[in-house]
Amino acid sequence: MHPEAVLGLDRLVHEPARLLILTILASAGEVEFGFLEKMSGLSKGNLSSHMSKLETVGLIGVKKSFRAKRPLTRLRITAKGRKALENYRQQLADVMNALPKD
Amino acid sequence: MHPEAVLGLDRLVHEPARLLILTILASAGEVEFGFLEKMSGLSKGNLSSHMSKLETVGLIGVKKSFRAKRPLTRLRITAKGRKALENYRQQLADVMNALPKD
DNA sequence: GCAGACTAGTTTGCACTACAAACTAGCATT
DNA sequence: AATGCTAGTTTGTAGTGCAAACTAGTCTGC
Repeated sequence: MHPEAVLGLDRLVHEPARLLILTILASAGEVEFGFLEKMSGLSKGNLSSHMSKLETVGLIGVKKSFRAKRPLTRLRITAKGRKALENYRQQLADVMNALPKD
Repeated sequence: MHPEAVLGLDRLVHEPARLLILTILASAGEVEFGFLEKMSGLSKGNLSSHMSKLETVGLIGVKKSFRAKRPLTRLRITAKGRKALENYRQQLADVMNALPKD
């Protein structure tokens, strides 16, 4: 058993809400806040704070503008975000292997 | 995309320290506290509190006794724990599938 | 033209959590 | 008897996830 395979999981990505956000962004290019809100099923508040966190650590980029005089927030995954996600996927695969076989 | 596949992850098992404990117990039958401490690399305090939590929800069983006049704590996974772990493994497999392909 | 409802998010407050440092209780050694 | 060791437990703290409440501005009905 290799504890570090499990304990080394990137907590930033491990959080389900953030994993979901990153996964959607990874496959969707650029996305609007409202779209992501519906897509993810997360509340606005929850989405907003995870968005901030992901932006702060540079895994996503956020661009604010206006459309029809209303605020519009667009999100996209960064290269760093893609790497973090891929790395997490690999970590997860390792964990799966360590788990008792079916 | 199915948010519930990700958001529905069992947080009790999702926590890396607890996933590690359950995984070790699943493959090891019965185990002593000290063994698990070394095996997992967790601090005594951390291990103790996760142990309590897992016991409280019935995923593991804990038996306290004495050996050579010293306290001895033995842990084993319960049937419920095995089910939870297997269920989590399945959830994780679904998540892996939802993740962007390599 | 302004009261009220709507839009698009952000901030705040709270309940919970993970973790290690500090503690406990008994045993062994000197 | 004082010190240290063993085997854990409790406590304190910093951090987290979440939705309710809030903000800032826009639109609608009257």
